[in-house]
Amino acid sequence: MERFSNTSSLIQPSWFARPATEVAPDAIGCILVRHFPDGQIVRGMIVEAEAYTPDDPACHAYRRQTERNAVMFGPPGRTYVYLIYGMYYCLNLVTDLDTVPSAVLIRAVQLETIPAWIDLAKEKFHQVAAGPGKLCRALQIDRHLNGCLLQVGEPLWLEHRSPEFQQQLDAGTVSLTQTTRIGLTQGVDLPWRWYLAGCAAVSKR
DNA sequence: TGAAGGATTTGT
DNA sequence: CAAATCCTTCAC
Repeated sequence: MERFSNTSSLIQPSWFARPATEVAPDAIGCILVRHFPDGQIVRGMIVEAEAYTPDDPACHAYRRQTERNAVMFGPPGRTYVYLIYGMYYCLNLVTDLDTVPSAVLIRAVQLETIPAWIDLAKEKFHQVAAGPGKLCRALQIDRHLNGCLLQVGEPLWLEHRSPEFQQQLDAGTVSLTQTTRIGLTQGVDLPWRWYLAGCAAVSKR
């Protein structure tokens, strides 16, 4: 375990036990860690996220519990991964208390290193994980990772913002922008999307 | 059991 | 702006 992450930087399940609208902005700047079976690790900073809550018509759990959204109804600190448009996966972090179905959609990350399977000739490096479908493709996240515990040694976990990033936020050197969410047909006016202002790795549209 | 449509991305 | 592509949900 020690070789993956020091204990102070790992984000614990209790950190997710808040409304998604609180977790989403706090997730910006945190590090998403992808851990592969062969031991390889790919890290990226979260630069864009959206919140989905129980009384939100755009939330997959808005109507009722189903086989697909079941993990959202469980305890916080797990992944919710689903297939969209038959060809892309989206990664969510399950938030809020047990039985309160809500999640944070990770829309973009800025990779620290580019995995070997990415063809950089086809795309600028900062765009590789700019978009919810693209980041899952880049980090090889699919339905097998649905319901995973976000814990060291598992396929995915999160680490807190670096002290340097937090200082930049506090000093106003960097800032977050809050806007409406993207690609929805319901709940279009809720301003529950946050991203790192001026970041080239944020998704388009 | 079938049809409609989606928290996307890409190319025309 | 439409295609790609398939799973989930809801209606019958």
